[in-house]
Amino acid sequence: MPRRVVLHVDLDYFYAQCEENLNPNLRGKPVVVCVYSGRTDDSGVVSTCNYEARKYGVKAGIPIARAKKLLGTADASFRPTNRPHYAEVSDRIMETLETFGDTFEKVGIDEAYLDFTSETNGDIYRAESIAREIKQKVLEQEKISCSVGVAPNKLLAKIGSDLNKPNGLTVVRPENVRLFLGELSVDKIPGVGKRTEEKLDQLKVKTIDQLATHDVSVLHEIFGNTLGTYLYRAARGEDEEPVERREQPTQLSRIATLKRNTHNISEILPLLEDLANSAAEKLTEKTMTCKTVSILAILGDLSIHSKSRTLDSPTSDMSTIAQASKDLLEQFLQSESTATVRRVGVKLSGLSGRSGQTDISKFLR
DNA sequence: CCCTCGATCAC
DNA sequence: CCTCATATCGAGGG
Repeated sequence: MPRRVVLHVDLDYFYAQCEENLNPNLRGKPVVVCVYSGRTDDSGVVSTCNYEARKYGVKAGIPIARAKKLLGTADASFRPTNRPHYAEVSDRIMETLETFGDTFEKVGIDEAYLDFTSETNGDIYRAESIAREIKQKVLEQEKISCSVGVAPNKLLAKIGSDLNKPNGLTVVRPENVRLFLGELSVDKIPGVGKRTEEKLDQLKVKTIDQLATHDVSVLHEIFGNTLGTYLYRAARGEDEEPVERREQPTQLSRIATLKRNTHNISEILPLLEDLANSAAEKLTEKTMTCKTVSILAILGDLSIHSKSRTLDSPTSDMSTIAQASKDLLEQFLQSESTATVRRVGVKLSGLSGRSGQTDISKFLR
């Protein structure tokens, strides 16, 4: 049985790189791709930016207004997201990636795992040269650079691809795992975000080496069984998760920002209905049904609330979904009489394919 | 075992 | 000042 060889491919600053390709004279200057919320001219956040913009401290998630301040007088370009375009580019790249490796797993618009175990018979150096081939092919085909991690499992491949960005290639050999992980900060572990990092910090755990010294029962106590076990194993570079083709998503959601905060249902309803209709339309496109309808409300204080209802029978019917959304919003506003709503969303979950149409993949995309 | 809801992550 | 979308976990109730 050869040792597993897994690749993780991460497309570099993907949205901003797509924008550079659409408009080559943007290259060399800061490019900031923004999600505008429509409240005021500059309201919204940065989705992605290129590395020129990062030099100024701009990064994903910060308010657009702050990015503008950081960039000062620099000749920067602020562009709205053009998701459909990025999805097209992504689809073509994913098609190419899929031709390499035995198993392919797309994770979001700009990431994928590939299993190379049988291709390489467990030889990680062969995998490394295939990784170079992949990088070159994607660059030639779509003018998109990417960063790749090659490792004995998904966890290490993902940490690896993140380590030398952009245009990186990181190979983690099984005998080097300790050395590779040791000094890294715990937040390099996928799944360790702000909250988990804070808790670890309280335990005086900053590096993966330090995490590895804690016994699993302590981690269970603090993080619960699942996350505790995950952290314990991750600190040792252990991960058995298979590279598996992803099936259809099991939920689908739409969210938007209101022009102004309000508790008045008639001010929210038109937007909510649009969201419900758009979500239902997408559901129908995919020839799927949903079992549960939820609404999401983000209030003036940015607290997040949800209400959900499981339907008597799965549906894709637009008016059923819209009505359920409306009922849930009414319920919510009654339960929270002082709430002022900033953003609303609709989520459809418990998705499944309609009977008699098990294989719909060839009609999609 | 199912439902509802909040929390977390990461895009 | 603070977007959008997906997945997963755990608690609490039934």
